[in-house]
Amino acid sequence: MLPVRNRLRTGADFSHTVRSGVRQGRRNVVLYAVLSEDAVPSRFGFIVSKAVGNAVTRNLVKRRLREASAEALRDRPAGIDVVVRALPAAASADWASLRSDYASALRGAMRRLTPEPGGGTTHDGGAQPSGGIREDGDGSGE
RNA sequence: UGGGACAACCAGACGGCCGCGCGCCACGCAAGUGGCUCGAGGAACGUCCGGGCUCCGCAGAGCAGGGUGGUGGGUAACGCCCACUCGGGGCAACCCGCAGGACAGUGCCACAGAAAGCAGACCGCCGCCGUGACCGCGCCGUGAGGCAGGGCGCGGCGGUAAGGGUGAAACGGUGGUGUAAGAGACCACCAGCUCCCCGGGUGACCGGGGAGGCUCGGUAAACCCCACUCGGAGCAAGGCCAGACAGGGCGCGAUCGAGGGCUGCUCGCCCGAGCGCCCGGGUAGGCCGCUGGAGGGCGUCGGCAACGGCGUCCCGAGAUGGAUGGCCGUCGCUCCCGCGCCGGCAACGGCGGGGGAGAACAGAACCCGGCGUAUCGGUUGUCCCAUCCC
RNA sequence: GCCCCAGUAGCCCAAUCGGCAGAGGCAGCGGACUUAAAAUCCGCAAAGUCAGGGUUCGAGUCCCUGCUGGGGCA
Repeated sequence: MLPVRNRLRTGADFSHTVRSGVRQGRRNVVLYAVLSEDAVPSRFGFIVSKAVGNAVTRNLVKRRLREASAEALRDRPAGIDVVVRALPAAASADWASLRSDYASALRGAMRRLTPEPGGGTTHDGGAQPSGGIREDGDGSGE
């Protein structure tokens, strides 16, 4: 359901995606995504900690996330790296809600990675951390 | 019919769409594409034991240390399993037991109690002596009184352990003889110990008979003693390939030997020119080991059994951010709530059909054999007890 | 994979060689002092020792099994 070439394999790939990627949180999952080369196949990785449950439920959660990633792979066969962290609520979630959480988190991440569909401004380095908040911390006088 | 005991087995079935991993085949220069086979468990779990395998120079002796603990067998081995013995529980089927030694030694037994372990004696009981007051039915005396006697109190000496609130446990139990009072001092029965003989059993032990002294506390999951047994580390073992980097300081050393191999100590044997600490720097890849084995099914023979021999058939996982799945449909199982029909006075039972809910514990990571623990339920077999009918 | 340690009041922690079943501190409650509070002083309550089983007359302590948490090495 997810071939080996579409999986994140090394710790370096994981830490790069989690640290420099955009983040989208939902009830069941937290999704990190980063743009990669257009020619390289898209890759997915999962983080399911012991807080989710025992080995059986962790495996079930990982399989469902892989299935959802396989659906996402049809839309984007190349160009992104995604890491999905499962939250403890994912252990008791059913398949429909887990899939909708995954899909909406991925849509939100893709909106932030591709700035304007018609804008045409192609500044590189997607996923700049949002520096705008730091700007206006100075004016509050009162 | 109801209740119970034990053993073995299963862990929903079938189908559809889309997928994943190892291997094989075909095509392709290659990336890859297509097809086929196989693809989690009874506990895969916990890691409480035992082995295989690999390395440490195949590992020696003593001490220390650890483990086991009825007997016999099974096994590669075990702390596991089977059978038997003993003890305990149950009417029974059956179940439970870390089941050697307390005359090898040491320690402990709080509180209570006279006394907690080897015998002794606080109270008590009994005898004798002394003494104090009292009684005075005997004798002497006219009488006062004296003598003998009696019980009581006190003191001393001695006998005894039958009785004594206690306590988990009190120096055999019951009855009798006996005695100044008592006591296995003696007698009968019973419980228990040691020794001997006979019979059965490989053995633990069992059955029968006799003798002795008359009785000896518990605790070894307290130290300990006895018997048997144990080298260390673990697939991140171990090996190969590729790749990266940058050294410096201090200390001890080179047959006067640092440091190692053997968990600890001593001896012994061996390797031996580097080793230890600190600061700084680099790596986190691939391949082998890696799945065919104390393997499983069936049959037969030996054995009470665990198990073993032989024959025949079969191949049933090998991931590495970690495959073995996601979704749907039908049928079956369990429970609950209505409906209809039949039997019955009724409780209720049977059949048909509808709706809803549930389906556990849990995921291989070098591989096996056990143990322990978790688990919604279901199937089959054997046996025991009670009741009813023939 | 291998090994070790711990679990006692709400919290932190004592308890000799097994012996009346459990000390202390912080926090809590009540009282005193104060106009009131803080500090101080006095008093009270709060546990049955992680769970189950065993040895023993008797277990927080000894033994076995399990649970939870923490740590170390490769």
